[in-house]
Parts: sequence; structure tokens; C-alpha cells
Amino acid sequence: MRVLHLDLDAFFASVEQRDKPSLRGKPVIVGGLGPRGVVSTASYEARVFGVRSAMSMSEARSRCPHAAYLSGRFGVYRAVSAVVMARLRALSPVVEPLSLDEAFVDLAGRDGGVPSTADEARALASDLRSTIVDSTGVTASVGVAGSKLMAKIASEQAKPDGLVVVEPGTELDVLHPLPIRALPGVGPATAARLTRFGVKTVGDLARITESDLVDLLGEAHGRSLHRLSLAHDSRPVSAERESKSVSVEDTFDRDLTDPALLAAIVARLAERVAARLVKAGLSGRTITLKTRLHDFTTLSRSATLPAPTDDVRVLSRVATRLLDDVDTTGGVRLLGVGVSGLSDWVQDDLFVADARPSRPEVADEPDGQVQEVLHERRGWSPGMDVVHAVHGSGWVWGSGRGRVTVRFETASTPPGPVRTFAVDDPELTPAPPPVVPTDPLAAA
DNA sequence: TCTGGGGTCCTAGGACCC
DNA sequence: TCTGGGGTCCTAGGACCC
Repeated sequence: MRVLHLDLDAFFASVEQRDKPSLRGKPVIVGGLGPRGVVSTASYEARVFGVRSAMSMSEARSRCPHAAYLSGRFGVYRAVSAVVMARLRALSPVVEPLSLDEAFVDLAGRDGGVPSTADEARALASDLRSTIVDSTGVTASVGVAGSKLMAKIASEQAKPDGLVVVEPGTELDVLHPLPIRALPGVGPATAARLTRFGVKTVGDLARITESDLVDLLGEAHGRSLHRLSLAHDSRPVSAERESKSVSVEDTFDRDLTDPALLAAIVARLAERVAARLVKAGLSGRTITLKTRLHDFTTLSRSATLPAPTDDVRVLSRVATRLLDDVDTTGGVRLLGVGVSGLSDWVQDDLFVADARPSRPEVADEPDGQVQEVLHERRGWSPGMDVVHAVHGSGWVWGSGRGRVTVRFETASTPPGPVRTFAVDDPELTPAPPPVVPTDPLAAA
């Protein structure tokens, strides 16, 4: 019983009820209040009416018109969460937060070590729950078990405001009667597939061979679900996990079509991403533009730079250029900009067009590094304007490993063809920066 | 007035390299 | 002019989680 899982009950709604006594005992729904909002958290009083997380606000309003609807105060939630996480770290230094309201704790890192009896585990978890409600005013449900899987399932069963300890040897008794959706990694699509094969419970799943499951769900998913169905779970609780991507996105109240407006929004999203990268001391190589169209189809377009950046000009340039590859004429409901391939350093000023390679020329590079040196000398990066002796003018679409991809534009047939060159192609040279258009958002 | 925003992980195909 | 296989990088999409 070395893993503890804690989950704050209806967290956002509980904080609101804590801070505003008139909301206590009443249905409270926190989420987006705009025309396209969804429910983030529903209090237990609201769940009685069938209101659930991720439900559209319009549906929530029709199910529970008398509820209090709130947009949420994330600064407050973060502060409450920090108090809770501190309490957990006081228990054991090995704490893995999953979100503001949830975390695993490895009790092996605790002073007294892993609790050896169920009674000891119960006493420990019970103290923790009291401490949390006393220090934050919100209740928590806790599960204690031998693995992450079982601890999480236990806390789910403990909800709300409860405690469940899974004793060693009883795992399959707890697990096998549950519906497959109880397993982490079984969402609507996987559940539908499995149901077609007559698999409804975790016990049913456990009777399928690993190779059949791999055939059905793919290598990684099949193997992992097979193990989980047998309560085999050796995933460690990991305190420090580095982030792999940073992104921002906005859904609009109505679909947008004006290309200049869309471009200005993308530039603004890029600014927000850049600000977050800078604040976190991160930079990234791959820039992704996400577009959700009027019919909810979602597209992504990405470009990878030769080296990481956190420069707002580069991010903005590349992201707006990626938008050119998307047909937005039918209307766009969401735009997003993300950065991945993160490092905790920035290669200074390498891609700034007007401050380009005053880079030291490296002599005597070993063969394996020649390509990288070419990258640095040329400084090709997506978004940069270029001229090619044969194909005319265009802009850099992507680059990597000794090649650079260029999209050529012509006045008559935008967008023009995409062609790939060696990074050191002498026919390919940087073009002067284009005239910056005025910001349509300023006018709007 | 169906369907947010922030993430993670996986797959598959093509390019490229050995 | 005949056939491979493995490995990495990149892109796009999808499932899933809170």
C-alpha cells in the first residue's frame, strides 16, 4: 500500500461554495459563460440534475436552470491547490500532481515508510483528509493501494469526501466487476471497440489475450490495457516531470472568416505563447498552428526550426504563415498556437532576420557536425522570406537535417509549389523582410 | 446555442541514413 | 535495375485525461 491518490471533491465549485455561503447546498456550475462554453465543474447538487464536466453550458442550463453559473477564479484555485500540494509534500516528498485537484503520493518516501497494515493506511489518510479540510475548507477523497491504478480507482470509489484502502490480494475483487471505462486509457472510442467484442467489464477484458488486444488496439495501448486489467501496474510516482509543450487557444463566439482578422489573432496567440515560454525560461523548436473549422474538423500545421526559440517575432511569423496552408473560407471556430520540442535554453538571436549570423565561423568541424554548421551559417528558419534563382520568391516552410523546404508564392496562383533544397544551395538566399500589414484587431 | 483549454502519448507514412 | 531492415526525424491526426 505504498501509493496514495488524492482528489479534491468538485474542486472549483467547492471553492466557490466555501467563499460564498449563499451558494452552499445549492447547485453551482463553473465553466465558460459564452455561447460556446462548457462545464468545467458541477457541484454535487448540480450533478443530481445530470450536469457533468465537459457538457455544453447550453445543455447544463436546460437541465438545471436555477443553478449558479460562474466563470471561475483560477488564481484562487491555484492558491488552494498549492496549500493542498504542500500538505501532501509534508507527508512524503514524492508527490506527482496530475492537475490542480489531483495528485499521487509515494508513501515509500514517508518518514514512517509504507504503511504495513490497512489500519495504519486508514489512520494516515484520515489525518490527511482532516488536515486538508481544516486548512483549505474543501473536502478530499483519498485512495490508498499498492499501485497508481488501484489508488486512483479507490479514490474514485471513495467520492465524495471518503476514504478507501485496497488491501493487498484484493485488487482483482475490486477491479474486475468495474466497467471498462473505469480503466485509465479507456475512453469513448476504445470502449466502443471493446463493447463490440462483448467486453463490458474489466474482468471481461482480463480474459482476452494480450496479442488479441494488441491486434485490436495497437501495440502500446493493447499491452498496457492488458496489464492494467490484471492489476499489473508498476508505474512509479514521479515528482519531477518536465513539460513537453506549451500552447494557447481560443474558441470564438461565432465562426470567423476574415483572413486579416484571423492572421492578427494568430499573431496575438503567438504573443501569449511567447510570453509563457519566456516566463518559464523555455524555448522550443516546433511551432504548431491548430485550426478548428466551422464543422468541428480540426487541423494542425507545424514547422520545425533548426534551433529552439522563444522569440515572439519568430513565433508570430511562423504561426501566421502556417495559417496560409489552411482553407478558412468556410469559417473558423478555434485557433491555437503551440510550441513543442522544448529546451530550457535559447540560442541567442540566431533567427532574427536583421541580426543574423554574426555567428562565429567554426573551422575544423568533425564531419558529423557539418550539417549543423550549415544550418547556423545560413540560419534558415520557417517563416523567413527567401529568393531562389530559378523558382522565384517564397518563404521557408520547414527545415531540418541538411534540407530546407520552401513554398513559392506567385501573385496569380497562391499558394505556389513547395520545393526542397539543400541548406547550402547557393541559389537560395534570404529576401528582404516584407512590409508589415496594419493590425486589423486594432480597427475591430 | 451541441462540443473549452491545457496537456500527454501513440500511430503511420515519408525522408533519410547506415 | 535487385532487395532488406533498422533507426531517427518530421508531420498530421487521433485518443485520452483533468
